[in-house]
Amino acid sequence: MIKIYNSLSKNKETFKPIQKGQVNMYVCGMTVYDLCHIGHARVMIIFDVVRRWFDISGYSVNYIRNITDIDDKIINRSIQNNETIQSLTQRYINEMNADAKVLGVISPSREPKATEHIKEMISMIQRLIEKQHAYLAKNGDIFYSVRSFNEYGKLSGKSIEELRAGERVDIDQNKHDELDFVLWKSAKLNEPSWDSPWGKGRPGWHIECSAMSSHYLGHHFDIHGGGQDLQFPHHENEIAQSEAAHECKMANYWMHNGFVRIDDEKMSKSLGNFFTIRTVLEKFDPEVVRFFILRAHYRSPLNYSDAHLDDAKIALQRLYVSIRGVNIKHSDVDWSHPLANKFKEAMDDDFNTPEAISVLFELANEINKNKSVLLANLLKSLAKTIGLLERDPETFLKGDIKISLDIDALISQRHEAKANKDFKEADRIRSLLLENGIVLEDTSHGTIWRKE
RNA sequence: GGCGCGAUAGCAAAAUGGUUAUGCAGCGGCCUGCAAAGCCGUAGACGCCAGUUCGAUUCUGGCUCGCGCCUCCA
Repeated sequence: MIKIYNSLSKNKETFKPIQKGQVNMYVCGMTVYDLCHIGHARVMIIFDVVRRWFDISGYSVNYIRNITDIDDKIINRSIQNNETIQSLTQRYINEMNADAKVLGVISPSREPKATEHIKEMISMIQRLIEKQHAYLAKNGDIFYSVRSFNEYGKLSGKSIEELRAGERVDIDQNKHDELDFVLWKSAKLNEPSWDSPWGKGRPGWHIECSAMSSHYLGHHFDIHGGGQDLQFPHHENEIAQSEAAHECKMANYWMHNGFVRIDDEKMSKSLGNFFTIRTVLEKFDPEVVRFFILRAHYRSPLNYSDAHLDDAKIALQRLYVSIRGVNIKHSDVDWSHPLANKFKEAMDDDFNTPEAISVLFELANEINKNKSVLLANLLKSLAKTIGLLERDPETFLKGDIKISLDIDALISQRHEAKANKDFKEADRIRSLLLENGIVLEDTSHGTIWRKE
């Protein structure tokens, strides 16, 4: 039994699929006008783990993560770059996929683009107009009438009376009500546009997710996820659109992951305090990044710093060291083992990866004591369920280190020096290697090395 | 101004109404020529004040501090 903290009810609930054995999940993905940062990595990795865990738990998972490829920021960036929107967005989609891949993120079932679903958006907007949840304003924009949906605010816990629209951003005078939000923007000069019953224009931000989720998953589906910053207004507006148009509940469970922070402040594009995945990967192994992210619970804030990544790196090394040299066969998890069960209980409890990872360390400790192949297999197979320890330990521990020294030759020189009791020379060689980032370990089977 | 979240040992981070989280760092051993890795042992914690309870880090209330949302944002 999997339990999920549902943002809608603010409670942990037992997951019950709409269709037996099936999970339909929609996650809000990226707006593709720049490289992804660590906050984006967190979303991708967390929902990757969620989908993996449902998969392992015997569900068939249909996982949709959209791509927003039309919006103000994209238009502005394309003008700034003197680059077509098509070329800009495709470039960043490629970059995003490259980042996802090295981070061990399995591709979603589908990654639909907003621009490929304009038709669905238009028909949904038409429906909202017919049902009098939306109206055509005098400037040609279509707005959603927030007060027409009496459950507005149920996700974010906000009440219409308490919202302070216009406090910091000027209110569009075309709106009938200051809380209304745009569904369709009439075309402006030199902006991309599509034909619609209301003339040329382009969609507002929120409508794409309502249109695409219902197109791929139906009006009513199991899980809708995304970053905490999307809870309001984006997800609240999605609910308003979808539920008003379809007259049924949109999603049963809403999952929101916490922010990545820098010095206790939210990492965000607008604050400019973000690190791109690309930058971080210059210094750290992608699996270290993944491990770092999964070592905190997905709903907690996660402070980013190099020191924390270093810490994660050392911890992950410990796991790899424990299975190094053990003859590992690829095997399925033996769920009858008590530690496997402990791992499962942690994961079933709202995807508690920190607790699950602590079980991996318990296993590592046992393996270090008795070199049990059985337990090494268990460790590796359990870690694999959350996308960790999938590489050969040697590959991870040695890395793609580039030095001009002949490591093996130096090791045998040192071996000879040791045999001659020339410890000064032996230590000189060891220091030389260490200066180059190579750590030696003398084992009963000879000397092995790893990168620092 | 409204709404919400959080405060755990030197750092990071979970669980839990009474019993070892876990990783790093520390201390003492073992191993080693010395290290490294590993093993064993050990110390160290639940922001403050009340209340409920036989017993609270865990539940309730208040306070303090931090963060987030109310605006584009994962």
